[in-house]
Amino acid sequence: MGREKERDHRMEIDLSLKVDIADHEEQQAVEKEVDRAGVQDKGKGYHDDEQAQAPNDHRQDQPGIHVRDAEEAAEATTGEVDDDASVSDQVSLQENMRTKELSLLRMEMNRVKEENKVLRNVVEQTMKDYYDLQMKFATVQQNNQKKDPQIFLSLNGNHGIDSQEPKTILNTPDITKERPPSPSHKDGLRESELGLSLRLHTGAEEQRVEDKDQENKEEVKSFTTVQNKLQRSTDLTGIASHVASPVNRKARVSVRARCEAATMNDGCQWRKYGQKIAKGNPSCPRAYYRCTVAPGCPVRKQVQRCLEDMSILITTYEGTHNHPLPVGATAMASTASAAASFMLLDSISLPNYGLHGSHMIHSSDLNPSNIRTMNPINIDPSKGIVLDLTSNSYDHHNHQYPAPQFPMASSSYSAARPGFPAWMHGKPSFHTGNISLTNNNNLFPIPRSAIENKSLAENVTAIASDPKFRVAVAAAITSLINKESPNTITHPHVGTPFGPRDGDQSGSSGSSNWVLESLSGNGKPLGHSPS
DNA sequence: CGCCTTTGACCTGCGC
DNA sequence: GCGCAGGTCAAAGGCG
Repeated sequence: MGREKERDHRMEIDLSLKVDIADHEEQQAVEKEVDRAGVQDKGKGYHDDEQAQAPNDHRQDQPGIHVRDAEEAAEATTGEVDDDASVSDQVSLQENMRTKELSLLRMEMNRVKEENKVLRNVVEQTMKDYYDLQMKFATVQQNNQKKDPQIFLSLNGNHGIDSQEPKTILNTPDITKERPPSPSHKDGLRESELGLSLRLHTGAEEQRVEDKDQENKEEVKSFTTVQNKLQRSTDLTGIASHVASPVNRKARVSVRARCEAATMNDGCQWRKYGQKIAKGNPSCPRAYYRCTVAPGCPVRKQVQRCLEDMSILITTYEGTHNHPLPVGATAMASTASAAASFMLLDSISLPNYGLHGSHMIHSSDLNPSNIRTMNPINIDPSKGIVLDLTSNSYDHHNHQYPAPQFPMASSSYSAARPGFPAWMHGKPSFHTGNISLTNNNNLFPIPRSAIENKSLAENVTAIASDPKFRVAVAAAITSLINKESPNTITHPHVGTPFGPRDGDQSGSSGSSNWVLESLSGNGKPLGHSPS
């Protein structure tokens, strides 16, 4: 009897590998046969019900058992039958086996059904999460744009969410009017923003499951509140103000470039308005520049040499351009926009919506399965994520830099190589170093050995292959497209710190503090000084 | 002459 | 509240 049970188990396992869900006709035929054979098996103690009650215990996937099972069945058959076994015994044994096979088939069917149900739930949950992300992204965009009613209206039109709710659009100017210009009215501002976020959310609710909306509202509320804490105050004069609003100033993207020149050419025109000797780096004063492409552009940038490596120029951009940018700056803006979105999306995906002034990114985070697992604890607004496009490839032994990397180029050069940021354009034989994400100069490397000597296109492809980065880029592109929509109300360009257009608003999220790090060419004059 | 850089003073936020 | 550091302003001077 013990031998028979063992055999049953093996048969069960074997049969589980043969399940074919799709064949309903066969299933029906099987069920008929099972019913018929069940009567015959009663006398031998093989009850289908018993089999059906404990299918999971033996349903381990064990490939190869099929062969053993067949052999054992044959062995059993020959053993039992032997020379003087009757043909009828063989037939009954075969029928018995067949019966079990069929019953197991049915059990496996049920199991697969349950699995399908579970998978369906997972997919539904994923879709809900996706919608949550979209809504939060839109909320952040609104938070960044609402300082200018026109921008807000434009956003509504673009996203087609609130456009279904004329009341929301009409109410927007009132909200901004009610907003006290003084930074001291933080609470009022926060309430207004909260209201906006809720309305936005309501617009999206129509496409979503009702029972999840309350929960999502709470999430957006908390997220918006956190955002507002960062933004603190909003300049109602918006873009027209010469002084960058706190909102804009919170949007920071830095570029680390190996550069001999005073500044790197990013395609914009800058005017130096101040210089300060930074604490802890007296030998490298920090220079302050203001964008002069258009009067009143709030974008500022800080330029400072890296303390550890004086050849590295750290350029930190703050604010959003209110004007179209030259080609080179446009390309760079796209990259920065994608980077900002990259982080923003991730930050939104976090359960507690922590502020992400900086972000630890671990190598495991590139795994799509870890898309929601980035550590929100490592928050330091003074530091930032570094999108490192090179390795720290300075050869300390030879005191030199390896192959050409990213010579800074003029706008005209970048125009000759469309599709690449100006600061990535260089000599015809340009190479790249590593491409990696770093936090506060702590490289999160795509191993240099894996990338070295590869072309820029390959490295870009490597980055682009990351699902999260792709999502971010998609968001940025979508945002850009939306802004270019004919329905868009013309308004000053507001976007990423590099935003040629108002592209991706996430760059001004207030929580973004990116450092886009690249290493420029070795020793080649890098662009122009602010002129 | 206009635009730019330089540079000291002033403002502001933050930590103690 | 005070001091420090970062950030900004604006006058002065330089340069094309």
